Amino acid sequence: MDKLAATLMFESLSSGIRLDIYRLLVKAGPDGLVAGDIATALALPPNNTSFHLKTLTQAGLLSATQEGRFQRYRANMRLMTELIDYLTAECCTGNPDQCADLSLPVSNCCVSNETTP
Amino acid sequence: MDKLAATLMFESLSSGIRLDIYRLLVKAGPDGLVAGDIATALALPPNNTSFHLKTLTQAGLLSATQEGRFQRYRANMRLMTELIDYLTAECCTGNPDQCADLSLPVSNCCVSNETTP
DNA sequence: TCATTATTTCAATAGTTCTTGTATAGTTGA
DNA sequence: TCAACTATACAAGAACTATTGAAATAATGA
Repeated sequence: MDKLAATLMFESLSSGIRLDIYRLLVKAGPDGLVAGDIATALALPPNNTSFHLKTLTQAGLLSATQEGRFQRYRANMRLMTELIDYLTAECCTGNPDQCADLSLPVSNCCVSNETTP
Repeated sequence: MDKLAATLMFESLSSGIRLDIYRLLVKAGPDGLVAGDIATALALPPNNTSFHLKTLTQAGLLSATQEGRFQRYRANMRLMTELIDYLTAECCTGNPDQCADLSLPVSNCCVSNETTP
């Protein structure tokens, strides 16, 4: 994870529409969704949906595969974890005690399926 | 964590300069840094530094406290963990097996001080 | 008080992004 | 082959963001 890749990912997620798309695909899991279903689910015009899907894909947050005339998109969860790792790298260097109370809740994913309050 | 807050945070981190500032402050830990030190460390003009610090603070990623004529900034780590939680909420709903191999590396923070490869 | 230092604010400009409409490419099935 | 469907590409205009220089605010110390 380098700085350029990280800024690309953040820029991608800085749009409400793209954030909706990404979270929809995280929720959809490994099966992903085809472009038309995404557009329908979020009530977006197809060309605008395509625009945002392209942005997310170029940032690496989504992967796309062709299925006949459909285009299936999936969230790249692994890249997300790398981004998080990049952000928190060298956290409190030399002073682990000082931020030990953070109790990072991230690993809730796939441990509990309840949404956090 | 609502959508507006999340997009604000992502928008803040989508600039290379602001990403540098944030990571510098994560590394600095609870002591934070004053604005001038941040500008010096990143070789930025003071007014531009102020511009980006304001953006990060408005997004909630930084907190600012006055110290005489200095302004001290600190990273808000807890908000970051909330953002991550928001992103991965309902991950693979109903299919926990399918993404169980993610082995989220986030909790590296404050467990190991080594930078990840 | 007055000069100095630290930081922020404001205005102007250049560059970028988002949305919409239109057109195009590729796939499917009759 | 032809028509219908899925999805993307392109262009134009409005709206937004980043950078810079100049000025303002506020605290410190001689």
